[in-house]
Amino acid sequence: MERKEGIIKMEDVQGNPSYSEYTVNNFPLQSIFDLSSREDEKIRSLGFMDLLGIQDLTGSPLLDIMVPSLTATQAPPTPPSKKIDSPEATNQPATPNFSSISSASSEAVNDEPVKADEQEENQQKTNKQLKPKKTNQKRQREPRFAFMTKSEVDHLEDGYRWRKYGQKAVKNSSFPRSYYRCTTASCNVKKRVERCFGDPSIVVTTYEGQHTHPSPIMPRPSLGSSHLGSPMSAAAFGTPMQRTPPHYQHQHQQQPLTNGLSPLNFGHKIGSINASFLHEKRLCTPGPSLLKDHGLLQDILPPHMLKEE
DNA sequence: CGTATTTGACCGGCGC
DNA sequence: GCGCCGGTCAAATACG
Repeated sequence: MERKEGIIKMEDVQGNPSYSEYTVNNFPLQSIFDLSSREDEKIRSLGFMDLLGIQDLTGSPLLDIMVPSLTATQAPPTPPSKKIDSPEATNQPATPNFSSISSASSEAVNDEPVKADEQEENQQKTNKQLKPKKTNQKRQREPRFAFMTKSEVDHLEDGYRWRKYGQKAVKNSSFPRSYYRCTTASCNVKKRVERCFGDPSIVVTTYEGQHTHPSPIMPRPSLGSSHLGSPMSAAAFGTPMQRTPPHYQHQHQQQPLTNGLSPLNFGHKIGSINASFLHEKRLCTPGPSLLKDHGLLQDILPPHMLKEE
């Protein structure tokens, strides 16, 4: 499968200098990945590594393999004095990893997962054949989590099987956005993949929904011990890095900017321990109306940053 | 031949 | 009301 690396054509950064700045130069990941507004301000002031419990990660073979330089040089320095004591932050569930870097979209405010949706859809499908999504309310969305990965390939191996169902050109970007859906029946997780127009080497992946099943791809035995100390080990559900076949790594050199954290774990955990966290996030996030049309940007940039531009 | 991808069309939401 | 845009569908195509 050919990658569309040929289209890499650094179009003008379209008035989003700060975007590339943030993602490439400064790398305040906590800012990028946490798009919830108020809370993310708190988190942002907290050291990213603190939130991540980075000691575990740095010791992880994952990082040794994938992001040796990243962890060392590009990880945002921990703010010296600023510490937060917000309940959410200190309460970061067993997986500090994702909580801090992933971003929960405020779009998803439906507490009931899929059931209601499915029922409605089934019901409406009888009426019309073509996507009868019309309900009393707006179309409800699943929680979304955006993260960025430095990778040559658009579609990262993450342990789950995805089927591409669409691709669209992105406004203000020369790179298309691809839409994937989990191939597992009854699993309605979707993800969007697009390249950062500021830095084509960065892939922005946005997951929507939660997996209702474990990763279909079994972890490599050799990596079984790589998660020591990590309550929600990546090995449990599969990370882009771990799932990545060795040849893949060599060829494409994936560099997860998320410091080796996979939102997939996150997504899968949503139903369990992270549920409360997500809920908190949602409660603390502004309504979608506050987020203007920034496309995926709104998933990865805190609202205040968007406003500033 | 079954499965995955491509791609143009379609739909709904939203701003003007 | 109209047009733009993001997201999805589904037929056609490619691939193993």
